[in-house]
Amino acid sequence: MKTKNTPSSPKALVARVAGSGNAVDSIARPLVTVDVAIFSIRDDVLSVLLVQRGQGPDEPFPLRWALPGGFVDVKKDATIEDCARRKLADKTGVTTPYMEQLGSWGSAGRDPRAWSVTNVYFALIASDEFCQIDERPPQQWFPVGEAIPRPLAFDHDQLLDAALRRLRDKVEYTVLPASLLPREFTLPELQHTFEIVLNRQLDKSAFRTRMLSAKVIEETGNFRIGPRRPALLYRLAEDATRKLPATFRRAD
Amino acid sequence: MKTKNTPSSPKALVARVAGSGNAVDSIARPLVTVDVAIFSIRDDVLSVLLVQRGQGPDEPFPLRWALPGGFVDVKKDATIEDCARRKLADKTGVTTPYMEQLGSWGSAGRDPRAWSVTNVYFALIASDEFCQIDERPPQQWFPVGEAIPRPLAFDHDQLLDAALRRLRDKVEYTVLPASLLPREFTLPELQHTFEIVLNRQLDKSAFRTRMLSAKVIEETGNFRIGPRRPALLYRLAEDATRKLPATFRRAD
DNA sequence: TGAATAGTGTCTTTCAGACAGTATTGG
DNA sequence: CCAATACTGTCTGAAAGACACTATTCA
Repeated sequence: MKTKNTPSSPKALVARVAGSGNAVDSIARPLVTVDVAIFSIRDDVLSVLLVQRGQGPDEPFPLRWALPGGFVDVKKDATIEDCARRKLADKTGVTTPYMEQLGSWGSAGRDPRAWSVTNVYFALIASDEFCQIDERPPQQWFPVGEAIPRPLAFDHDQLLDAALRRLRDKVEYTVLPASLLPREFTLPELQHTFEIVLNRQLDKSAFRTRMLSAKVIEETGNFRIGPRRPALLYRLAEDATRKLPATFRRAD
Repeated sequence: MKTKNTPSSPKALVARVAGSGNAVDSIARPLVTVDVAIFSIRDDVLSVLLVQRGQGPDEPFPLRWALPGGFVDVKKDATIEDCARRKLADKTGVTTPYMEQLGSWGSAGRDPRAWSVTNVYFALIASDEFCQIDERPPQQWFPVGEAIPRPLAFDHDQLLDAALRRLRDKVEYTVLPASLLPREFTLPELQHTFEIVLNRQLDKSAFRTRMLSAKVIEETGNFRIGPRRPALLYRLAEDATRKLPATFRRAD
């Protein structure tokens, strides 16, 4: 585990001085970062928030677009999840969205500056909240699909693809898309959100039965008043992470 | 993103000297490790491989049991997955088991020595291969459940629980348990493995239909010869990661 | 009252589970 | 033939999808 440098070699010596003198200080440490794939629905299209990188002298991937993220700050952040929430709040001002970890990617080559590991999170924010989000450069929403300005910086093409796969997977057996809506929503709105993410039409009756029997949402008692018949408003239930009773029946 | 240390502060200065002088070198880096939750079936019980920690002067959690793992070696390892495979091969000699990433855990407090991030992998190895695995101390298989010598070192209780949850989740909709068997196996053997992991009996007929219609396994044409009627041998199909057509029907 | 959207009832199809049946081996 | 295990056929009940139906609002 320890490097082969003897204590008298310059590198090991310096590394020792830098820390408290324990064995762990003689080990070369990778860079540790966090990146966040933030999705929302914008103009009825699933979109992701990207940030354009600067073009300083030491800047890798100048002017390329990337998922928002940055180095873990061992002074500020208690956990990597805190770090992800900090990045998210910095970019969007939203502090309590749906967020889960996607995984970590680490290799010698993914960052030209050094061996680095990134811890990737996946966030959904309500479409009524992104309106308040600054979109002035270098930050911008991109509809997923052809519009993504690939190639992204680092290995972010790969990270974004993994995030999309996770979202589309989980739509099949969870109420995840509800987190793309305001806290209160109608069943037709929820169905519409599912249809956008799944990219196919769903049957109204089957959808309602499925959602209500799973008890993942509950009535608020309020109504959405519109130009036509008002619709009951629902919110996510306590245990909204519960799996739905079955997947949407697959086509043959 | 950069630390608040001025270039003249001792710590920043030393850190600069240690590296190439780029901006990234002035950032305090967390420790980066990899841990692997290795499962196998031993005497018809799902078991996990644990390693007992030493008791040197700087050793955290002396004599506690832990998931096998260790520091990423930026010289040896091209990726964190390579690192996990290296740890796995070191411990078991098995080089091509089922392996997937579970996620990463990072916080200020999880390692008393420093802010650290661990990248956790999840491995299944065939029960005919673990026989060849050294079990002399400090390495030992433990049946999951009461027999686990908790509390484990670091936050490994939490990591192990997450690994078990992942396994039990995926049993519901993938052929994962086939990776706990030799490369060729019979359908009754596969069913038995599912039953061990799920901890409940399954119906033979439904199980067979489910596995065969999903095309996740294929006949080898060979038979397992035993004391009674021979059974057809199967192997995992090319696309064995495909989801099964439905979950086992849940109880009411 | 009509248009539009919200929500329900009912029939059909599909498929997992129960369980009894048949098949194939060694002794 | 018997015991034991491998494998199959048939029925049933549960639930998803199709789709027509009713309900409630505004104009």
